[in-house]
Amino acid sequence: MPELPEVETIARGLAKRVAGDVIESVWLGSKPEPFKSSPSEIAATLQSKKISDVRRAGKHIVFELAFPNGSAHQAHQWIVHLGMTGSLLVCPPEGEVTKHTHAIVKLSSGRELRFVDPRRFGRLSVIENFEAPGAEPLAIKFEDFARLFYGRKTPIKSALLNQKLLSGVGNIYADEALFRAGVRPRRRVATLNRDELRRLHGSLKRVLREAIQLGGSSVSDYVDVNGDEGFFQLKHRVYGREGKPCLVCRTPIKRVVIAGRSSHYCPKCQK
DNA sequence: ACTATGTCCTGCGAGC
DNA sequence: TGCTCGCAGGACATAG
Repeated sequence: MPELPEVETIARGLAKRVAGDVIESVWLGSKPEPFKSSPSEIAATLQSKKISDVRRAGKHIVFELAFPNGSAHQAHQWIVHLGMTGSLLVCPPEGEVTKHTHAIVKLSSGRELRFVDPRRFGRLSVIENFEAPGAEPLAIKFEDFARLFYGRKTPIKSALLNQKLLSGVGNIYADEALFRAGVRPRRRVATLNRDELRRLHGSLKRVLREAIQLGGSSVSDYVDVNGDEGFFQLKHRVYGREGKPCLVCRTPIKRVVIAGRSSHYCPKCQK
């Protein structure tokens, strides 16, 4: 499931491969539409625009669009959210169009950008000035991080997943950051002391940076723009390891459900 | 203003 | 072997 490191990997791959390219035509398929903006608005906005840059904002991929005639002002952004199983692939046009392909963007270089999403939780939209709702986890300073959680009663796991607080953290990296910080996922936010918050702030950044370096975690269907898998799943210490021995103390890893999400932790290492 | 829970969607794997 | 069933979860709606 694409979270911040996977989306970052995809955005970097796209920036490398399609930045500077011009959109020649747009095909949008599917009956119940996985689109936040109307298909006609998306197609009209993308048509004949140059992709000047591709970047990540939270879990969103942001395509910066420009007028190919060199007009200085920005001409909207194309926003792609991959949901759980969405992928953006750069394909040669003769490549077979697989099941669950919901959008095909033809580029003037001859390549195609395809949005494929079996579970259809992904969303496409166009907007003028996109801003992710929450703070950027890799940039946030400790004092701002601590302030996000001030006075909240919800479990820390839920707070980490709340995109209005932090933009980009999902189930895997929330569990991994909490393990590295030695904090149990069920702990109520307001009960975390300053030292615990400091450890969490640091471990979250470290785990996200390390995952980006390894190209993200390939569990479920995640692949990058070239169809390659990431390697951070090999570094998971708790996620998906229920019943297996903790890599630090050998205690079996526990799994509980918090906010409808499976949450993994070591009952000895995490307090 | 928060917090908690249900819903969407499809593929896959466990279990019989 | 072949079937059914339940689970996976990001974001949003709705209820409390």
